[in-house]
Amino acid sequence: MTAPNFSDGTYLVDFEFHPARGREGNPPVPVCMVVREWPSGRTTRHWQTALHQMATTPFPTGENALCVAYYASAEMDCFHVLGWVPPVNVLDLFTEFRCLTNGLRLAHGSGLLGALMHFGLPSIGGEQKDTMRDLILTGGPWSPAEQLAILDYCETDVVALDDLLTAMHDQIDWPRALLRGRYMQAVSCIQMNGVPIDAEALEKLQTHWVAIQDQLIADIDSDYGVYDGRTFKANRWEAYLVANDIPWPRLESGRLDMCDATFREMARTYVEVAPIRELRSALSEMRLANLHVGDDNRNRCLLSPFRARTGRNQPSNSKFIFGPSVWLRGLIRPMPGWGLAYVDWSQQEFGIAAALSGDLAMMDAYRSGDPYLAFAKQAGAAPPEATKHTHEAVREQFKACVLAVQYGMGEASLAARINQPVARARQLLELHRRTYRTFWKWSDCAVDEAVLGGRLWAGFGWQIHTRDELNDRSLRNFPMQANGAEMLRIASILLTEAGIRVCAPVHDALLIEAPLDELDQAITTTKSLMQEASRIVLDGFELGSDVKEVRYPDRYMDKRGVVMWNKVMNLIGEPALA
DNA sequence: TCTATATCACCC
DNA sequence: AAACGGGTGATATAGA
Repeated sequence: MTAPNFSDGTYLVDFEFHPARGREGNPPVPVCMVVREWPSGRTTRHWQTALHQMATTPFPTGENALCVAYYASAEMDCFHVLGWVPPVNVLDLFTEFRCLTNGLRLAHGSGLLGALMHFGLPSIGGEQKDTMRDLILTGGPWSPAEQLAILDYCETDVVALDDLLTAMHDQIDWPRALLRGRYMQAVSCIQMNGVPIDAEALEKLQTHWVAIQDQLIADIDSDYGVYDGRTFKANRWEAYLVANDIPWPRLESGRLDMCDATFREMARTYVEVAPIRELRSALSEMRLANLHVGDDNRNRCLLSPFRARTGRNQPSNSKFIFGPSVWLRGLIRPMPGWGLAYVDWSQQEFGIAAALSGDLAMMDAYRSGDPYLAFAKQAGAAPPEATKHTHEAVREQFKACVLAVQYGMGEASLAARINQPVARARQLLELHRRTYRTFWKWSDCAVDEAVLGGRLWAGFGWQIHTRDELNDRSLRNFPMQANGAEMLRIASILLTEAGIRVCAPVHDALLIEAPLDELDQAITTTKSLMQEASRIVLDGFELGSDVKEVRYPDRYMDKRGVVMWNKVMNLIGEPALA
C-alpha cells in the first residue's frame, strides 16, 4: 500500500534507557538516542548529557514527518521524561510485525531480532544484545569506551529498523498502522501516569506477608499437618486421606486432583475438608512481591500492547496491580485531593456480537439494559414484566448461557456451571441458537472464513492467521475479543488525547483519575468518549458503561475482595472496611 | 541442582 | 482428543 508523503522526512529512532534509580516502576532514564533518516541513512548519535539539554527533538516531528521505532511506547516514555512534544505520526514496527504475523508460528519470536530473522536480515547476536542490555542496566557511570560501545549498539538497532522498514514498507496498511502508532503513544501516556498505590498499606502487607501466611496456616493446619512451612504437600495430604479413609479423585496421570472444584465437591461429603480448602484458596491468592511501584507510589509497568493473539494488552500479572487477586486492588487509593473512576463497557462482548452480526433481537436485548433477562424474555422463559428481582434464578441461568456461548462452552460444562442437569443446559443453548439465529449465522461465517481464507480480522485491521491450529471455539470468540481490543485502543487514544488522566486499561475498562472538583466532569467525558469508541468500531451501535467511583480518602475495592481484605487487615491490626 | 512440563490459581 | 475464549505466574514433580 502507498505510504503517505512525509515531506519533512522519516526518522528511525531508538533509545537506550534504564529505570530511574534502578527501581522497576520508575520512569526510564534515557542513556542515549540514535536517529537515522530513512532512506538516506544519515545518522546522528546523542549521549544522555546532550539529550537532557535539548528542549525539543533534534528532528522534525510535525504532521509531515514520520517517527519509526520498534516498540514505540518505550521511545515515547523517553520523550515524556525529556519533556519533548510527542511526534504526530508514529509507526511502530513491532506492532506491524505482530499484526502481519499474528497466529503464525515464528521460529524466533516477535522481538527485533526475531523480526530481522523472519525477513532474512542480518543482525547482531542475542548474547551481544544481552551483554549490552546488562551494561546499560547497571545505570552507569560508563567509561568513555563503554559509552562508545553503548552508542554503537544503539546504532545497530536503528540500522536494523532501516532494513526492517524497507522490508515491510509495502505490506503496511498505512492509515491503520498510524492509528496503531497513536495507540502506542496512548500506551506510553498511560504507562507514565500509572496507578496510585497506598504505599503504607503495601509496605505493611509486604512486611507482614510471611507472618500473615504463617498465622493463617497455624490456625487451621494444626488439625491436618499437611503444610511444610508455607507449602501444601500433596503427599502429606494423601497420607491424611488414607489415615481418615477418604477416597479422593485422581487425574489421569495418577496424581491427586487438587483443583478447588474437587475440594469443594469433596467438602460436601467430608466436612473436614472444608477448612483446608479455605486455607488453600486464601494462601494462593497472596502475591505482591513483584508489583512494580515507583518512588512516587505509582504502579507502572509495561502494558505489553498487542501481545495477546486477540490484540489485547498483556501486562505481567505480578507486576501490574490488576493482575493478582481482586482483593489486592484495595491497595489502589487516590492521592489526597483526587478521585478515581473505573469505567467499563456494560456486557461489551454481547454488545459487539449483537452489533457486528446485525442480529436485531440481540441488539434489542442489549439496548434493554439487561441482556440476560431480555434473552430469557425473548426465549419465552420469563414474562415481559419480569425483573431481575422477580426472576433472579432464571436470569442467572440465561446469563450463564450467554457467557457459555461467548466462550464456546459445551452443554456438559454449562450444566456443571449452573448446577443443573445436562438436559437443561442443552435446552438453554438451543434457546440461544433459536433466539439469535442471525448471530449464529455470523459466527458460523467466521469459522468458514478462518478455515477457507486462513485469516480472521477485526474492524481496524488486527488480524490472525488461522492455518496453524486454532479450534472452533477460539475462532468464534476471536471477533468479539479482537474488536473489544480495538475498541479499548480507540477509547485510550480519545481519552489520552482529550487530556483525561488514564491510569490503566483493563481489557473492557479504563481506570481514570482527576482532582476531586473535576472528577464528575472527567467521568462524563470518559463515558462519552467510550461510547464514541463503540460507535466507531460497531458502525454506530452504542455500548453503555458502568462507573465505580472512589474519592480520597477511600480506597478502591472490588466487592469480591472485601472479605479477604478485611481478614488480612484484621491480622495486621488495621481497621476493616465498612 | 537445574530445567521442562503439568496443573492449578488468578484476571477480563 | 476434547469440547471454556484470551492470558500470566507459582509450584510440584519428573527427568537430565
